[in-house]
Amino acid sequence: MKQPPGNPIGPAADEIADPLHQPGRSVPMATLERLSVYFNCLIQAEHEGLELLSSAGFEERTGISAYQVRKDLSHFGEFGLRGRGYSVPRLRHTVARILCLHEEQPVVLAGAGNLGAALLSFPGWRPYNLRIAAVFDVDPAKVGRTSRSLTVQHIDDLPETVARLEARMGIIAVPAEGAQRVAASMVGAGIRVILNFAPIAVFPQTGVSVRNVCFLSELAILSYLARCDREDEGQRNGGIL
Amino acid sequence: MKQPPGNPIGPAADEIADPLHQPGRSVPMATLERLSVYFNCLIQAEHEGLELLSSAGFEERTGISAYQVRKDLSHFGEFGLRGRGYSVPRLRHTVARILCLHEEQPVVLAGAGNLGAALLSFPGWRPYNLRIAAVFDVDPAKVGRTSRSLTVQHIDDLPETVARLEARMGIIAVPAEGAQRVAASMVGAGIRVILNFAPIAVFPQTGVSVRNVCFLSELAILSYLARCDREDEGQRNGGIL
DNA sequence: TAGATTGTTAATCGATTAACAATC
DNA sequence: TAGATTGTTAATCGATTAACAATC
Repeated sequence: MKQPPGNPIGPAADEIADPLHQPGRSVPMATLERLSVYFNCLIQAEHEGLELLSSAGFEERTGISAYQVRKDLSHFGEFGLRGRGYSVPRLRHTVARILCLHEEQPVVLAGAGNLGAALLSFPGWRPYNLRIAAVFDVDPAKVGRTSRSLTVQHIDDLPETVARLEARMGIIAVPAEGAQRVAASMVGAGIRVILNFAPIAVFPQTGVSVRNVCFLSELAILSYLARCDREDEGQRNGGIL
Repeated sequence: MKQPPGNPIGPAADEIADPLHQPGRSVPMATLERLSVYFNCLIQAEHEGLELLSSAGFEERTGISAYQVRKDLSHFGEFGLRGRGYSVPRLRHTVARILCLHEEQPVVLAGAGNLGAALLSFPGWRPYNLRIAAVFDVDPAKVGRTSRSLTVQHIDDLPETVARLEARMGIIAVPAEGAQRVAASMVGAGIRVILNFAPIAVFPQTGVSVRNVCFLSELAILSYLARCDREDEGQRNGGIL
């Protein structure tokens, strides 16, 4: 394996090399998407009390080939135990660090409608160390209401609150009309990445990443796959994540 | 261009060749995912009253390269007007047919919680011709309640209702614990494709397609991309859709 | 040790980009 | 016609699969 940059002789790193600094090349998005699948899988496995999981074990649980699993992980370092597999708790911890989920991060949420409520009440946030730290809406009927110990603030307060929280992650769960403006406001306030549920693609400034989630697009893809005249093709698991 | 299979001489197809039967090779998933982006874009453009849109225009609006747009569409036929671009209404119609969104399809929804409510109240279903035709839950407190002229049925009624509606598409919006059982029930009842929001990957039988949507995974990816030590890489729009 | 499984290099495959002839 | 833009073929690029030496 390549030496980590700098300090090529120093004390032998028998601990896992700091995975925050991936050596050399930048990581393909496909690898990153699968990494989040592995993380999910590891959370499950840890729940079950599993100590070790081999790349073949990952394949069984995720449908992603053992080759692929090993290749993906090798982007970040060597985490396996040859002849045995991967230590579930340790790899879970390592992947959390790679994904920067090892310490709590505040997330701000724009939109206090049904979707916002669904996100707030979602179980399973815990292992991700992400916490919705503020909720915003324009609707005067919603502003000021409290649920889950969060009071809905007016969207105009977003910049100030984002700055105070030093939040870097935002979720947009407002109707299409408002999305672009909310996005601009978030970016202006220092938000670096946005998860957008509004049914309109949000185009960020450079340096800001956006992922658009559109369930209607997902259904459109599935609609294609459901077409009667397709009894060929063993496409088992069409989707990622 | 390749002749469509059969009838190689017949009346010159000056109408669009039936796009339901893609010629030759099977369509890459990446192409299919982008196709749903084009569809979205066309709906928008039609809304704006745009008559023509060139592949360069698509690039501007979606971030997907003009090359890619033309290549993707060429999987299904020739829909453009050389020297002019694509007719927005006609291409919208054609893509709807490719995706099998040209006639109304019933969708069944398992889970009448916040997420279910968000899906039901989502605006923008119209152009997709998809209609949630039945809602199910296990919670006795929810069963029997009516919203948007749909009465929540007990999940045990799912098989019968799916059969009656001849539904082929299902959405799972129940907690993780229930997901696998609901999926099995859906598949047993004849559902062919499933959109799964439960935070656990559902593994289908052969012939059934599943797409798992997990917003926590999306946030995990974004968390990685937000890492302070990444001011390199001009990854503008990380996500698809 | 023998058996197992990793990490990595090489081979294959497929998708994206580029270029251009066809044609409106 | 000239200008524009498609559809498609060729070139490039990157990702997946395979194979295997390293090693626990």
